[in-house]
Amino acid sequence: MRVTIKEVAKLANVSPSTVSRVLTEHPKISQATKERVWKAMKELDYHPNVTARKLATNATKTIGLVLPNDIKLLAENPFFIQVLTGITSYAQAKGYYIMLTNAAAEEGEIEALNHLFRSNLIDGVIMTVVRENDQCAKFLNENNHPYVVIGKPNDTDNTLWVDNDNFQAMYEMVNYIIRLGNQKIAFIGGSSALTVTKNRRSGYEMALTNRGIHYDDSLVKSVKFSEAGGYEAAKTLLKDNDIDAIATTDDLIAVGALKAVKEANKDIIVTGFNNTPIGSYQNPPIPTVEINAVQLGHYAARLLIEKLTKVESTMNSYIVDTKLIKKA
Amino acid sequence: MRVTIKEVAKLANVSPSTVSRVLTEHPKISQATKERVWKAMKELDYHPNVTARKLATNATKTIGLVLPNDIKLLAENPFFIQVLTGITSYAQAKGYYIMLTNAAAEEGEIEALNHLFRSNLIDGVIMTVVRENDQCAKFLNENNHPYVVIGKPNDTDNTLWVDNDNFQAMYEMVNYIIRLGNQKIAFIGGSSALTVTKNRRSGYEMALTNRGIHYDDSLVKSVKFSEAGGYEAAKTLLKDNDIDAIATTDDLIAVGALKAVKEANKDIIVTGFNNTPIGSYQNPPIPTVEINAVQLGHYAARLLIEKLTKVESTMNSYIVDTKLIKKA
DNA sequence: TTTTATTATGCAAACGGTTGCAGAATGTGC
DNA sequence: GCACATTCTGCAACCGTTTGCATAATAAAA
Repeated sequence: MRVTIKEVAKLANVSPSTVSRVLTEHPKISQATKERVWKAMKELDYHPNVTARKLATNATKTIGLVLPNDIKLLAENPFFIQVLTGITSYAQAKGYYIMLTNAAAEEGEIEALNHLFRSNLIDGVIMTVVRENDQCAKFLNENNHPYVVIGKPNDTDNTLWVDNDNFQAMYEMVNYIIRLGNQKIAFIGGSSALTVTKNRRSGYEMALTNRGIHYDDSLVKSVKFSEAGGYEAAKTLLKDNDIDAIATTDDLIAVGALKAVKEANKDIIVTGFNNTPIGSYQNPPIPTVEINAVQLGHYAARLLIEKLTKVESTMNSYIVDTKLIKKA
Repeated sequence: MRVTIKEVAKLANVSPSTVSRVLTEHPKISQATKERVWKAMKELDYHPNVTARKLATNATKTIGLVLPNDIKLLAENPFFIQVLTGITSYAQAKGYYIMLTNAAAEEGEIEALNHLFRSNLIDGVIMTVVRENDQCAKFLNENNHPYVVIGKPNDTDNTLWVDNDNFQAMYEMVNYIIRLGNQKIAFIGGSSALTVTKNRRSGYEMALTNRGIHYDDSLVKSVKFSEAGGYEAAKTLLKDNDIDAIATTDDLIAVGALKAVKEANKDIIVTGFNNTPIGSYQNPPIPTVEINAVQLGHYAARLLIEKLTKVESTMNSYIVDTKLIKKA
């Protein structure tokens, strides 16, 4: 049989409401009563029924988490599990719970979100993937559901977000490549619909421009996020151009590109992003960018919880620093 | 304002209890009433308040998931996110929710579990890691909390579990090594406290014995689950013995061992386990075992949900097949 | 038509907390 | 000793469902 607030009340010789007030740290409960109640709670090993509390307060203290449906993406990229760990540990420390969903498709995602909110299962949600013109974000906005996205959205008004400094990271990487004596630098990015790709491409362009190097659109490729994508794009680039280096937006793409470079028997530097295990086993090693995904998760949870608890926070975004890993 | 069962009842001209019964598919509600209620629900876009339902039914329809606290382990191993995906998709399809926790340490884990159960947050839990003599399992047993473990426990009585066929997989792998013409085969496993290591070692031993090869304890090493662990163990093995092959319990360990082999300038076959991305980028390629982690998650969720819904299932475990990946 | 069995619905009490309001208990000033 | 402010606690309603029991409505039997 469950121990309820009533048992505790009886043992401590107070009313249930008093026990509840001790629980919620109501200011005007006398020290003596508090101690009596605490003692009773300990004696009975009382744990409040969170479900009942949720119903009474109309706050679930739960954060929803939507994982992308693409299992390969998830499995090959430590990013998600790191973000997830960051979120969970922060949220837990603040007394929030995490509810997990994975969606079948984008429409499925909206449906899932709608269900979670409308059924009173979550107070807010953290989205791990943003698309250009994201329907989910639109849905959340329209229905006034609190959310945080990981990855800077195009429209930053009224949106809470956290991100790496993608622009800056790629800017530094390309600068590094230039300092090594390279001029004709190609760029292979993932889907150009993703904001993350756009930002990294901008960093690439800015680095070139600032060093007086002409930006050439034909050196910029947008591919499927995979090894094969990198391989094909690099092959094309190598055939038509006499390039010195290839900057990519992910280690996986870089691995593919490096394969093409080796096959072409060229000695061209290829750089990656995200400092993945796969990347670090390449030969020659792939310079890359280390991102702090755990930190991203932390800040995402923090922004959301601050919003939910109406703490006035002037912040509506966090940018997490990256680190250039030169290897070699 | 939330739409509640009362609004629906009013609009459909029935009592709240009838609406509830339509919702829970009570057998004796007339077709006509059902349809009137459905129409009203649709018209008001009604979503039942799951929290209230939880309170009334005393069932949370929620499964807890405890992730190991070691973030490196999590990030380097696609295993966990795959299991997690498998669990989530199955559970979702069955109308169950997933609540995530990560624990600071083993004691922290017990505390976390206790809280989740005692606070009525979850109905059951899936453990992704089993230790020899696991305190968590003990706790769950003693308190009669439903759970499923991933990885075969030593004491299989009264325990629900799913696992790869680790014994069989290693048995086949070692057989494969022998067929390639090797006789003196070493074994490097992770912590010998883990059941998974024990099972794989047994498969190794059985394969040798069945082929009439003497089992030599000095060729069996137990190391920390890491590249460095594999490297050190292989170094020792190579120095003292004239071995033909090394079978390991994980690609990560295999990668380390392979490094030592190359440094020693030997041509010795090294095999891994788990078919990780890292492993597949080695040269020479590492034969490995592909495990179906998503499937493991599926079955884990299934066992737990069957237990929770008291479906009589003669099954109290599932063994998921593995696949030998020979490479080369 | 009346009685009886059957089916469909409503009433009201749970589930275990929270919280506005009222009032008891205590302390302060005269 | 009394009026008054202040601090603390209890009463009871409420959060949105489910469900045992009673009863109304309908059908079947007499």
